[in-house]
Amino acid sequence: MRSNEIPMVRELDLFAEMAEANFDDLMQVAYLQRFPPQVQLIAEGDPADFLHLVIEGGVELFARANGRETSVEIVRPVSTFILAAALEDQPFLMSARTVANARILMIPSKNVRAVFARDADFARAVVRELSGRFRDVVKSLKNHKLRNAVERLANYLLHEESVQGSNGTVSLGIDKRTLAALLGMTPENLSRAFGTLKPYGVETNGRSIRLTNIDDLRVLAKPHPLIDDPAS
Amino acid sequence: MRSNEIPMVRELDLFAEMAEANFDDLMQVAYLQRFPPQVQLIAEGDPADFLHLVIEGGVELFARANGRETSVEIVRPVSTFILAAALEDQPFLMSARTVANARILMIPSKNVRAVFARDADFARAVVRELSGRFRDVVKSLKNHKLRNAVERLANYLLHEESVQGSNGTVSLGIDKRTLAALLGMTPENLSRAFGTLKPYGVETNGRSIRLTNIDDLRVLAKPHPLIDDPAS
DNA sequence: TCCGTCGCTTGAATTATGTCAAGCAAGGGC
DNA sequence: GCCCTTGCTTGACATAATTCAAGCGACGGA
Repeated sequence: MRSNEIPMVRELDLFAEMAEANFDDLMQVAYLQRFPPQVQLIAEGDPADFLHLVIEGGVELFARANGRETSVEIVRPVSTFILAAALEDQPFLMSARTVANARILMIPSKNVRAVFARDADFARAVVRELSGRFRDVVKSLKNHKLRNAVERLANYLLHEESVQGSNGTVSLGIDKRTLAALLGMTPENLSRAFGTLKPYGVETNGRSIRLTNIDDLRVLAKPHPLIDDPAS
Repeated sequence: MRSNEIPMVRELDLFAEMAEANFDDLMQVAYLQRFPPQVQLIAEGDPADFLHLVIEGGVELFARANGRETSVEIVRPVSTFILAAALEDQPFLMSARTVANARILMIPSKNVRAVFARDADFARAVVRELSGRFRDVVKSLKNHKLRNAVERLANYLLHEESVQGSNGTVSLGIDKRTLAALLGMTPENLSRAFGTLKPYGVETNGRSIRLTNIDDLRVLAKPHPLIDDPAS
């Protein structure tokens, strides 16, 4: 790992408060790997031997059943994934693949558990992280059960626009096929949903989107703090 | 709380390993309340001042948006709910109402957090519980994104049959309207889904269901360990 | 440059699901 | 016993979403 990247990891909520010695322990057994796009890192059902952190690029968490496939989440730098499985030494519920050139930091699960046991600050942070992730999934479930496809797309765009600097543009960091899976619909239906949103000022140009009428879009989307706000 | 019930709470995974003194502390500030059916205990958005435990009866966690309403989970004795919100002092993401005569134990969140800070065994158990809940919600999300309504119902019935003793019968502990919300469909659609499953040996009689052809039902449902197994 | 691939879009048809309205059976209150 | 409410079912229809097939445009390799 490059020397300027250790501080980035250290600044993560999960690691910021822990004792220096324990952090160093984790970093010493961790190793960093580089992957091209579309490489599958883990498969659902595999044992969770490592806690993963996305340092650069992005990772798609997805799952298969019945011959169907869906995306659950896109993990962006710098953050962790599959913390729950790693802590409990259980099989992954989701597969993971890179969505771009990516660098992934892997920390053996047993070391994470060991530090958890002896560092109360880290334990506190683990609970904070886990609770946050739990709440994220609950929000996603509500999103899917309470909204139709067009509403999910509209809210996704509003959310991204806000995260990406509120300048009226959104850059999808993923292809539309993946976005469709993330939003729980087919690629064809995503195309049509974009068409439906055109009168609400949604202009698409490949992976970059312009929102020229956010007020109207918001009226249609009806964003809800307990589904869309990252903080709550 | 009746004297024979404290041990039941003590035996919960969440409390089993902690120091006696800390458990006693929690029980002393806890209080037990009795509620009739269909009483709303908490509303989404409210601050999470108490950790709740279902001692008797059942609690439905549900959420509203856009004028729609959906169920997320039915919590049965003896287990906790809204642990994540209570630990992080955040607003509830879901509302809760009783589905039967119920007795609920409420422990002030700040006491839970205090004991978490000083009892490592309890902290460990909290993480185990949180991880388990996280995985449950991920499974539910996969269930909804990868299956259609009939498949969700079929898998629900198979799962309940197995939990309830594998004797070919299922007793829905909730009305069909609530079951429909839990499975993410309308009551009308649930009725039709039961109709669709009739050729697969699903006989309904009010709230009690008989499964007379579990093999065929399983072929249709295609249960998946990483969605349906409680253990994994 | 040409040609193929790939990602995306579009159209037409089908299926899944929701909505609205009516009906029916069981149970409680009177 | 009667009536009303409640929970559920059924039918007819409307909307949402998927599927299958074709087409389009950008890009890269030969």
